[in-house]
Amino acid sequence: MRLSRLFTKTSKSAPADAETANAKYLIQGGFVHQEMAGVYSWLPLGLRVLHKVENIIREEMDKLGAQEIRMSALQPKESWEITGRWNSMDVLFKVPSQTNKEYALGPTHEEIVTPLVGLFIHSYKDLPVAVYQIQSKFRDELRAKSGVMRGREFGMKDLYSFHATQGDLENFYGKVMDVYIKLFHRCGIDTKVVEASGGPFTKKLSHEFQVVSDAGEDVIVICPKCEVAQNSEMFDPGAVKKNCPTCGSAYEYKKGIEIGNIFDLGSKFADAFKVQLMDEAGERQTILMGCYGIGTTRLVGSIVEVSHDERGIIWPKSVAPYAVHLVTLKSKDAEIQDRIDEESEDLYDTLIKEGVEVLWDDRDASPGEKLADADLIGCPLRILISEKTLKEDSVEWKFRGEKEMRLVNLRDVIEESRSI
RNA sequence: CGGGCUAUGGCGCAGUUGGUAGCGCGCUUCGUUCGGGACGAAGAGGUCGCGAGUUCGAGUCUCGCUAGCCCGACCA
Repeated sequence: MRLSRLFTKTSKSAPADAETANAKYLIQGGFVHQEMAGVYSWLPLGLRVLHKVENIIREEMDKLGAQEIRMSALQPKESWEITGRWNSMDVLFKVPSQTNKEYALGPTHEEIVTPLVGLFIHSYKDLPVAVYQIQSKFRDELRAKSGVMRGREFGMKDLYSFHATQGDLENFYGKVMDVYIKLFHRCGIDTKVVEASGGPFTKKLSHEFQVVSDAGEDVIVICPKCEVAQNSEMFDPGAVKKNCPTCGSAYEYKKGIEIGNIFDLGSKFADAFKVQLMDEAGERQTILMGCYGIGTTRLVGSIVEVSHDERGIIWPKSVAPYAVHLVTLKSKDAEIQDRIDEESEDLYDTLIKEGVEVLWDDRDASPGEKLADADLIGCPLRILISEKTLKEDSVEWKFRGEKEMRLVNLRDVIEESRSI
């Protein structure tokens, strides 16, 4: 992509009311645009990042054997009445229609997925089944905040699993836990697995995946030795423990961003929708369900929170909008300028042919502006061509997360780029 | 939903005791620049969030509303 053609622009000043790093840099860099409190449009650079995150999740879900579907965002009121959540879920957006009907705007999809899967599942032989989707969810939060972290419309992956036995469910639940840790790691994020209360939702198993960050809303309790963590909401305020019961170490209290949450739903939803199956003995059996969510847009925000400096974002390679930010600096010497143009264009074309994702700053802008934008946008590798570097028949090679730069000979650039 | 702050050009801001709106960035044109957000010159761009009220006169004062941000509560 040529930066001169990218319709979004970076901004020299961040929005005054952006306090969190994710809001500041995502907006300043032109990754997202805020439409309303808690509602964002995703622009070309931001959407590329979001797609990469989604594709990592997709790969891991597929490896788990889950099947991707896409469910409706508009949902029938009747289904929400069946589970009793039409009135009990306060964040539910209720959408009126011209015909005096009302719809729910999906904050989650149990009400859709349960009867949907039930339509096709009749025998224990059909199980287990796992389906997932990645799409927008809507929650009428009383207070949207912290940029992309808590929105009223946001991206989410949700996975639902269906099992004939508790043992099978727990086995799958454990697998998802491992996959989640791996998947977040692939996105450049370390998570703490935290035991959580399922709230009014379920009294059974529930775990959260927390990113330790001051931008977080939750307080998690971590034992530094055994790596055991709990959400502080689990603690009865009158009975806060100071030390880990297992090893005696003093607990650490840290703020965390919840980017994933998994639940053992039991038979709650299957019962509500009367989804049953025939077991080996020819008896009707209840189906057990698990659900496993990841906030995709929040995950992008979390990456920014844990990976930035005072100049901008430092994207992990796996989710960066482009792998390479190619910067061309001008020369006052016309002859040298011709060579700079030629080598830049050539390098840009060749890198693309090699399958390298390149953002080329071909603008007629000052060096300062170009370098500042490269830092703000935060692609992992900056390749710079200028009069100086061409004197050495080289380009400057600098990784966003590192201070040092080095020269790479023009004829070695392609070879070197294979290793990024 | 309670409390607080804010609302002036695309963005960031100033605007005094009320007198009819200005700066920086960005944008357009021309010229000079070119390794950490260059400079000069000439331009374009604003019903001052919305609605009432007070006043000869309101960006400025009063009331109402709306929106955004922050704290809290809430967060299947």
